[in-house]
Amino acid sequence: MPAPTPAPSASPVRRRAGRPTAAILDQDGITTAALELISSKGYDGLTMAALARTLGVAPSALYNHVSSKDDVLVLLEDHLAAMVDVSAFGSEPWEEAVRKWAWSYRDVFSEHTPLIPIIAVLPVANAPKTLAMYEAVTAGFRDAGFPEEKIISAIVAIEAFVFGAAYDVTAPADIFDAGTLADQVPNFTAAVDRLALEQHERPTDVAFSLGLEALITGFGALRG
Amino acid sequence: MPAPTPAPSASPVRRRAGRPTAAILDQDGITTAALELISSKGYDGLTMAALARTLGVAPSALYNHVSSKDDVLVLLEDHLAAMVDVSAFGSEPWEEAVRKWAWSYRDVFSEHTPLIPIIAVLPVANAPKTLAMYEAVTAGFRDAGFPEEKIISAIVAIEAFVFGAAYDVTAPADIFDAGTLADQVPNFTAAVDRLALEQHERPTDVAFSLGLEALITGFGALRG
DNA sequence: ACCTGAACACCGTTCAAGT
DNA sequence: ACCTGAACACCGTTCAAGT
Repeated sequence: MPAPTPAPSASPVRRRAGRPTAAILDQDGITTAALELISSKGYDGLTMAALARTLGVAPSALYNHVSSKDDVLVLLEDHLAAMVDVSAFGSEPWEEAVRKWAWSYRDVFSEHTPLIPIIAVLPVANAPKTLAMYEAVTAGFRDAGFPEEKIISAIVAIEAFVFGAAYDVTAPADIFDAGTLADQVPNFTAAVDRLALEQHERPTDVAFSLGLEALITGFGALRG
Repeated sequence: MPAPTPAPSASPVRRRAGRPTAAILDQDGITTAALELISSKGYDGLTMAALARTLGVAPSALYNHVSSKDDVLVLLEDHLAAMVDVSAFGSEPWEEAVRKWAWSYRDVFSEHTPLIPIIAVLPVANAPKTLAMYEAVTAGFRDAGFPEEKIISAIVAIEAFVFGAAYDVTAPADIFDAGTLADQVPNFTAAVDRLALEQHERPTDVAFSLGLEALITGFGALRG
């Protein structure tokens, strides 16, 4: 497929072919373009070259605004963190607030699992919106009577569960089909069959709910 | 650094420079060579070219034994699954068996986090040793009186927590240092400070223990 | 059946040269 | 200050040719 024909007059100041969203060559514009690219071509399509093409510049131009592709991923992660719903902290009971936060967090990142290795080890100082999410959640835990020295540990544990569950959402439906090996693993096969039989919701949602409710109950007991 | 000088006579049948482990060009040999490479150079050093060099063959020769690099990662994952300790199921109380399994699982994969995106969505039919692990765990849950239709969901939930926690192990020590933004997130900063003050164990281990015990308690209540 | 060597279609990143 | 164009040092993978 040939490259799209350039706009009639390609001024060096204003670029792009005149489509809905305005794209400016700064960190916000790069983030917007990256999200656009991911939603149309997936993370495999997110290359520095494709990003530059979306923005109408040469690949090397990107390096005036980000220092690496990893830097782009950090911008994306922080953008997504701002979309996680923490609004129930302070307005609803702690249990319900944690529930909404965790489901929202999982749903946002299940569409962006390639960012999980990034966020899981990213210093919060590099991600202000992520930090703002932590602040809201921490305040919610404290106001609910949580002992201060356990708050971070509890958040880290819930986050670990959320990240793992985000991957699980993307698993194929037949992930537990043992195929020709089925008769060698009778207990497993029987349990998988029973799950399929008695389940109405998505298996990944049932597992997430089961684990999350256990964490909420267990952690809730720590409150003063 | 120059490439290592080739062995005196490079026969097409026997290769390698005469080091401890014997490397044969089949799936087991590829797995062994990959593990060797990872432990010396990390996952960045695990390239098809480096793997071939370790085995003394041309990169293209690898494709007679695996169909892709992802295939190599699957072999690695399955090899590691066999190292996870499930021996306590059947010999110790359910709680203790789950505890040992989960800690072992986390410890094994915390050194191999690049495999987590693979295992999380890998059909079990392609990973016999992973399947064997599931069989042992499922049998342990069933024998402990777990309702059969909830066993897979519980295992999936614990696994999600384990995978997320494996990433957390690799996080830098200063991940929660808000730096110049600290005064904008007072609750978070206070909680981080309190954690650092009152904590003796590794923070990642405290969080893992806290979450795991909540899951064990919560799931234990489901048993008949 | 399995290996080699060359080639292909990409990557992310750098940097001198321009404006 | 910021962009272009060319180049670099890689990737994983394919495939005709050999044995």
